[in-house]
Amino acid sequence: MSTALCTAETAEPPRKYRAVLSAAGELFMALGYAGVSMDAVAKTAGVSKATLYAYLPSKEALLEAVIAERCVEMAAQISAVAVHDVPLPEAVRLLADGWLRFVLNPRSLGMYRMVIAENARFPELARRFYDAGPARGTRWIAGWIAEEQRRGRLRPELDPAVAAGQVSALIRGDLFNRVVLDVEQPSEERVARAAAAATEVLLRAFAVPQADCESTA
Amino acid sequence: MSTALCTAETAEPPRKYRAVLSAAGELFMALGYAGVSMDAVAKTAGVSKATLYAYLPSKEALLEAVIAERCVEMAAQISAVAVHDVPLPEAVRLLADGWLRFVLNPRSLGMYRMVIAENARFPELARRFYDAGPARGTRWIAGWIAEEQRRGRLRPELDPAVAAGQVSALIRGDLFNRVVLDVEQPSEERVARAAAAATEVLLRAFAVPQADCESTA
DNA sequence: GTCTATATTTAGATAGAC
DNA sequence: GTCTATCTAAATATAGAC
Repeated sequence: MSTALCTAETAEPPRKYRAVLSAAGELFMALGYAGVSMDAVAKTAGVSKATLYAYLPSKEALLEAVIAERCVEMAAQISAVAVHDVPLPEAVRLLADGWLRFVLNPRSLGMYRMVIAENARFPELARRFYDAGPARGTRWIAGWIAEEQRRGRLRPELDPAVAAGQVSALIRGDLFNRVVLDVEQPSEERVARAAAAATEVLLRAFAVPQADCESTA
Repeated sequence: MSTALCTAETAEPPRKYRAVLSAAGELFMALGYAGVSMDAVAKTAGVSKATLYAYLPSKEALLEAVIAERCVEMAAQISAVAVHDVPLPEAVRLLADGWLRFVLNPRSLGMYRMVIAENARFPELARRFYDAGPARGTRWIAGWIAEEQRRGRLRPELDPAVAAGQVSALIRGDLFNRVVLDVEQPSEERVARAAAAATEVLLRAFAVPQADCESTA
C-alpha cells in the first residue's frame, strides 16, 4: 500500500480533494471498504472517476488518506476535559461523561467499526487507530489518575496505567457495546445516566476510603 | 434475505454441507462477507461451486446459515461457570476468568468482528449475535449477582441488571479492545492476570463493605 | 484539471454432462 | 449429487478529448 496522497501535506488541499475525502470517509464508515465502489465515491463527491484517480492512485490509497485524516482529527479531540479543581465525584463524572461522549460520537464509532472490519485486509489501520484514539485516551486518563493520586484523592497503591484501562473500560460499559452493535441509539439523557452510574462504581473502587469507617491502611 | 437453507433442520446434514458451512465460517470471520468469493468457499470446502449452490441458494443465505449455526454454538457455551460455594474473591475470580476467556476466544471474537463489519449490509445479524451472546451473558451475570445479594455477599442496593453490564464491561476491560483491534495476542498468563486485576476492582466496588472498609488484603 | 467512454478482471450464479 | 464450463454484471483503473 502506497503512502503518496495528493499534495495535501505541502499546500492547501483543493476543494474537490476535500470533497472526495469527505465522501469516501462517510461511505467507507457506513458500508466498509469492499462495500464502496469508486463510482459511488466519485458520484457522492460530485466529481468524475478520472478526477478521483488524479488525486489518489488507488482505492487503497484513498482508504489510507481517509484513515490518516480521521486519526489526526480524533487525536486532536482527546483530553478535552481535564478537571481537578472540583470535588472528586464531580471531577470523575466530568471525566466519564466526556470520555463516553467521545467514544460514542458517530465519527469515533465509525472509525472503530471500520478498522475492525478491514483488519484482515489492512492490519496497519487498526494499529494507527489504536495509537491515535484508545491508546492516547488511556494515557491521558492515566495522567489524570496520577495527578489525583498526588492530590491524595485516589488510592495511592493503584498503578495508573492499569487503572486507566479499567476506568476506560468501565466508562464505555455495556452501552458502548450495544451502540457499536447498533442495538441501541442512546439519547443524551441515557448517556448522562450511564456516565453517572459508572461514576458511582469508579468512586467506590478507586477513591481513597472515606472516614465514615475505620481505615487501617 | 431468504431463510431457506438446505435440509439442515429436518434431517442429518450431509457431510459436504458441514464442510461448506465450516469453510464459509472461517473465511467470513477472517475476511468479511465482501472479501470472500463463492469460488474461495467452494475451493476451501473441497466442493464445486455448483454443489455449494445446490445447498444454499445464495451468498446471503450462506452467511445467514453460518451466523445461525454459530449463534447456537455460542449460546450453548454461556453460563459454564456459576459458582457460589467458595469464598467471594475466588467466586468473582472464577467468573471473571471464565467470562474473559469466553469473549476472547477466537470464535467469539470472529463473530463480534464479523457482525460489526457487516452491520450496514445485514443489520439483523448484529441483533441476533447480541441476543445469543452478550445479552445472554449479561443476563446470566445478573442472575449470579442476584444470588450473591441473597447470600449477603454483594451490596444489596445494586440493581443486578445495571451492575451486570458494568461487571461485564470491567471484565472485558482494555484487553478485549486491544485483542479485537489485533494490537495484542494475549498469552494464557496475561488473560489470567487481567481477570485477577478486574477481580480486585470488582470486589472493592460491589462486595458488601468489610469492617475495615477493605475487602482485600 | 476535468470529463466521457472503455478496457480488463473478478465474482455471483447457472447449464448440462455424468 | 456432483462436476466442468460458462453467462452476466459490476468494479478497478485508464485513454483520450476539452
